[in-house]
Amino acid sequence: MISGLINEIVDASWLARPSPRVAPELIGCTLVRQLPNGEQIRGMIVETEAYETGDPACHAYRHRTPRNEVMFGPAGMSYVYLIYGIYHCLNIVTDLDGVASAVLIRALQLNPVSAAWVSQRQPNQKFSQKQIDRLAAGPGKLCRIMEIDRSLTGLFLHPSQPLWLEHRSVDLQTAIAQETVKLTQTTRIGISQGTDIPWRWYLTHSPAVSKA
DNA sequence: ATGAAGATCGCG
DNA sequence: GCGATCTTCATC
Repeated sequence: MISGLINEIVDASWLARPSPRVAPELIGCTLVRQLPNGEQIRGMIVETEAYETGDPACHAYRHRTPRNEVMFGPAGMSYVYLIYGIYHCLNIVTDLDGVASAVLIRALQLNPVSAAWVSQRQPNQKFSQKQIDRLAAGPGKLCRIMEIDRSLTGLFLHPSQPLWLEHRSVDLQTAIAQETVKLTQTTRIGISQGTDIPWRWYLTHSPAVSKA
């Protein structure tokens, strides 16, 4: 079937579950960024972390604030914040409306066409395959590559928007189900509280993961 | 008002 | 290991 060749769009209802359930299932999905000039940058998600209400590392642990407001809203929205005054980080809001939770997108394996396009933006610079693999290996790096900043927070992830998600290919879904391809589950990184909660997942052996 | 810390990254 | 760089939030 023709339709079988095209990955399905991730919709809000699929994301309306607890973030620790959604986070591992987002591994292998594709994040698509449509730039204002129409250019698309596509990357497969290879690393995620879940954050939830009741979790001391979650931005919404204490109160509802202007920054974390969108995390309390319905699933399927973006939550983008600035960290260390320099980098942006992208989250996907999950769970029911009123429940603060989200999945941090920590690393992408760029699609080859996108990787070529991104590396050609820096003229006079030659990239090894290893460098290409690591172009989006980190939450701050992937936002820089995809030109994601706080102006993109609170938007509904959908192909009519500058950002959306597509499900795993059938082949990858099969490989993960049969454990030909595996996921690693471990503790989250870069935080000082909730360090023992194992809510980080990544594609085992992927060269594009931020930290193996 | 003021200050401390932060879901990072690249350099040495 | 450290610094860059600036927003956010808690406290004064």
